[in-house]
Amino acid sequence: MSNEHTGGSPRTLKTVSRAFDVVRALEELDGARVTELADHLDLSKSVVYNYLSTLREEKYVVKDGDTYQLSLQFLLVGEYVRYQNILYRIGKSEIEDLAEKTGEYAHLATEQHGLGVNLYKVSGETAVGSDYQVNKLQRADYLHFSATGKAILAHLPRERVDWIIDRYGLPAKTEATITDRDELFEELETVRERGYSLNDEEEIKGLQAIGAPVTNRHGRVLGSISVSGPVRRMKQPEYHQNLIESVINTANVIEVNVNMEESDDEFPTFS
Amino acid sequence: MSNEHTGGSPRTLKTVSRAFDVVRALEELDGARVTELADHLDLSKSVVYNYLSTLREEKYVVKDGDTYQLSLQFLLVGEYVRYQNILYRIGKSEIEDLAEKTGEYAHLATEQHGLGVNLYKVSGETAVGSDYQVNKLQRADYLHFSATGKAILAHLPRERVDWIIDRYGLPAKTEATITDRDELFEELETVRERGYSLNDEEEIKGLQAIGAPVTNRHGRVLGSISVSGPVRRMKQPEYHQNLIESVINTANVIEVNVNMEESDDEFPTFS
DNA sequence: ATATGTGTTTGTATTTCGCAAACAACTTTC
DNA sequence: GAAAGTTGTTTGCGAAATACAAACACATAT
Repeated sequence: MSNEHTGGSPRTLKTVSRAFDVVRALEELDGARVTELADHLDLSKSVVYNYLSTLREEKYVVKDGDTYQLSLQFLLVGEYVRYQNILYRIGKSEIEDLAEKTGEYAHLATEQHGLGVNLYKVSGETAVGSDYQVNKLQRADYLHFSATGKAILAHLPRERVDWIIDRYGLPAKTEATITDRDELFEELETVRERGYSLNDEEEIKGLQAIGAPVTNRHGRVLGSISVSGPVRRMKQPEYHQNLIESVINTANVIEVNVNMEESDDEFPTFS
Repeated sequence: MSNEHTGGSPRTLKTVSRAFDVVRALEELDGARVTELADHLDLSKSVVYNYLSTLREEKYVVKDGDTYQLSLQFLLVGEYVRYQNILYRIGKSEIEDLAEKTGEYAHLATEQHGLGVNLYKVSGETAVGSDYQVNKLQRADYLHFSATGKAILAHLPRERVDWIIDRYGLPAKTEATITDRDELFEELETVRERGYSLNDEEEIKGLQAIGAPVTNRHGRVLGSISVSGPVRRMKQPEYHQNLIESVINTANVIEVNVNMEESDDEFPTFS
C-alpha cells in the first residue's frame, strides 16, 4: 500500500522523534518499565525495548532493576549548554550580589522557543518561603506573566511576540495575569518606556517582581533579570524605588560586561 | 547483496545513535554549521540537515543564524533528573551546611555508567581559588582519584569495580594517583575499615579531600560527599580530625534522612 | 502446578533513511 | 559587476534499517 511516503522538507526523522517521545515519557512517568512505556506510547514492547537499549548505550538512560530512568547525562550536557551562554557566565555573580544586596530572590532568565528558561536563581537573606522558589523544579514557562518574561518580550520584534502568542496563547495564572493581546502590547510599550518590567501578582498571588532586560550592542535581547518578594514589602515606595534602581543597575553592569566580551557576532533571532 | 543485515539483540537503532552523534558533535564544536558537522561526522549535508531539523523540532537544538547549537532543553531535563535523585533532594542543604561550617568546598556526588557525577557543589567562606571549583564546567570523571569517587568504589561490589577498571582504566592525573589495580583495592579496603576516603593530591596538586559514602538500608551505595581544601590547611592534625568527623557526621545525617524517605525499593545496580 | 505476568530475542515485510545531485541564496573574487 | 565559489535547502530513488508479531525464557502469582 503506497502512501504519500517520504515526506516533504525538512524530512523529520521519525526514529529520532520517537526516541525523544521515549525520553518525554520517562520524564512524565518518573521512570517506567518496558510494558508500561509500550502502553503509554502505543508501540510494541520489542520496539520500546530497542529504543531503551539504544538510549542506554548512549548513556542517556539507566536501568535500575527492570525500571528505566533518564540519566544524569542530561544534566551534564545541560550544564555545558548553560555554561556556553554568555549571559549566564557573566550574570551569575552579579545576580548573587543583587540577591545579597536586596535580600530578595534574584533571577536570571532567557528565552528559547518562545518560552522563558531560568538560567540561574538565588535567594537573598530576607526572601520569603525559605528557598521554595530556589529549590522548586523549574520548567520552561510562559513569558507574559513574569517580570523576566515581560522584560524580554518588550525587546523582541513585534512579529516574534505575535508568533509566540499565536503559538502558546496568553493563559491566566492569577486574576491579574494579562490575557489580552492588545493589553499586553500596551504593557510592553510601557516597559520599554520606563526601562523596567513589573509583575504585580500576575504569576503568584502575593508576589511582586521587578525585571530589566539585557541586550547586546545590536539591540538584541539576550535575556533579563529580576528580583521578587512579597507585595507588602515590595510596595513600600522608597523600598520599591531602590529595588528598581538596583535591578536596572545590575542589568546595565551585565550588559556592559557582555558587550565587552562579545567581539564579533550576529543579530539573528533564535528559534 | 544480502549482508548480515539486521543485527543481534538488543538491536541498536542506528538512527538514534547518529542523532546523539550530532549532539556530541555540537557539544565538541561549541555549535556548528551544517557543512562543518557533515565533515566532522562524515555524513552528507542533507543527512545532517535532517537530523538538525528533527532535533530542532524536538527543541533540543536551536538555530542561531546559520549556526546550530544545543538548547537549554538539556538543562531543563537535566534538572528534572537531578531532582528525581533522592540523594540530591536530601543532601543539598546538608552539603550547604557542611560548607558553611567547615569553610571549605563541599561536594555531593554519585556514580553512573562507571564514572562520577557531581550532583551539587558549594564553596565555603575560606575556600581557596575563589569559586574556581564551583564555577568550572564539570563532566563525568573517573572515580579512582577523587575522595567522593573512592568512597563510592569502596562500597560497590568487587565485580563492578573490576568492570569499571576494565572499561576505563586507571589513568594518572598527578604523581600521587593510584594507577595499580591491586593497590587501589587495598586502598578501598582501608576506606571501608576507617569509614572515610582520602584524596591526597591524587587529582590536583596541592588539594586534599576527605570523603564519606552514603548508603541505603540495603547497603547499596547511593553516592558520597566530600570536603576539600589546600593541603597545608587540611593536614593540620586537629583541623584534619575535625573535618573527618564533620564529613562522616553529615554523611550519616543524609543517610538517615534518605532511608526514612525510601519506603520500599530494591537493591540492583545501575548501569 | 497452571496461568499470567514480565523482559528479551528472532524472522520478515516495508517503511524510512542516506546518498548524490540539483537548486537557490549569498559571498567572494577578479 | 559578472562569474565562480560558498553556503543551506530540496528532491528522487535505491538500499538498508526499523516495526511488528509471535515465540521464548523466566518470574511471580493463583
